[in-house]
Amino acid sequence: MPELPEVEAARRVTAALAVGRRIVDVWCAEDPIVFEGVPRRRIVAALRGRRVRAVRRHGKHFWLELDSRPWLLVHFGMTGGVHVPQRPSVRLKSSRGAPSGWPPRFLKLKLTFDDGGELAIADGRRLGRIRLRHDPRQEPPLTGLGFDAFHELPPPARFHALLTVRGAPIKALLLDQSFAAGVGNWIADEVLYQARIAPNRRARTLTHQESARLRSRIRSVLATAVRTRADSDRFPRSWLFHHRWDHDPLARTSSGASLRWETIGGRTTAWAPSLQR
DNA sequence: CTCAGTGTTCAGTG
DNA sequence: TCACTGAACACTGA
Repeated sequence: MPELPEVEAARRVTAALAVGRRIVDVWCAEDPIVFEGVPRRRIVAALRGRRVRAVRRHGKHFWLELDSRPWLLVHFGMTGGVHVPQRPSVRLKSSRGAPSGWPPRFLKLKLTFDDGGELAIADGRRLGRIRLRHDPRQEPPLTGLGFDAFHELPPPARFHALLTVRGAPIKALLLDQSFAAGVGNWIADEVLYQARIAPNRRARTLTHQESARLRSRIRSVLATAVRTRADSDRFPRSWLFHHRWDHDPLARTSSGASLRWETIGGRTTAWAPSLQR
């Protein structure tokens, strides 16, 4: 379930395992979609023998800073994730119930480090991308991204100004990665629910009060989701999150509001019309 | 068998 | 040209 919190959790797992270590072995799938046509030998050549200096994230992308370039840039798409042997780590909601074996199903890349540690990246539906970049922050696709929704949330006045020059429904704007990088479908719904703003409101109609509320909810939802390592069982029971998945027409939020599902911004949107204006 | 899906891209529209 | 919309992408699993 790779929105910003899941990618941050993956970043931390990767960093704990890899930073300071040397990559001694690489297994790479032959997959022209996920690797965008880059032959496996070039991936292997870029990684084998390198030492990992750091693991960084912006929005839903993360990358390994190596002791020589190019570096490894990863995006999980809808179903990608990192896996480590044995202990369950960052897992996808779509893999609920399925035992995560080792090596994981749909394996795309596996790194072995000089201390014996192993890290796998898998992606069942192949909408993820694994790329080599000389300087990720200075090249596409990162150059097309807006502020990181967790680390770079603009101050209230600036946030309001950014919102109110846009005519799209606020839900669609929140999903736009060139506006705020890292917000995905459930987080957009969650922050709008908590801020009591209807998802179909045009961004430019938001008042200062509403944009301030929205901003603070983006901050708090992301902080909580990151703190729990994106473990949704530990999200507060008051969150819309726990009610949005089964499209039960009788579903009620913790405050008793009934829910509605409709397509806004091209995605299924769950919201509470009686609470969100 | 059908269809939704936590994401991004791109063609088409106004 | 710009902002925005919706289909397409690829595949699994319900």
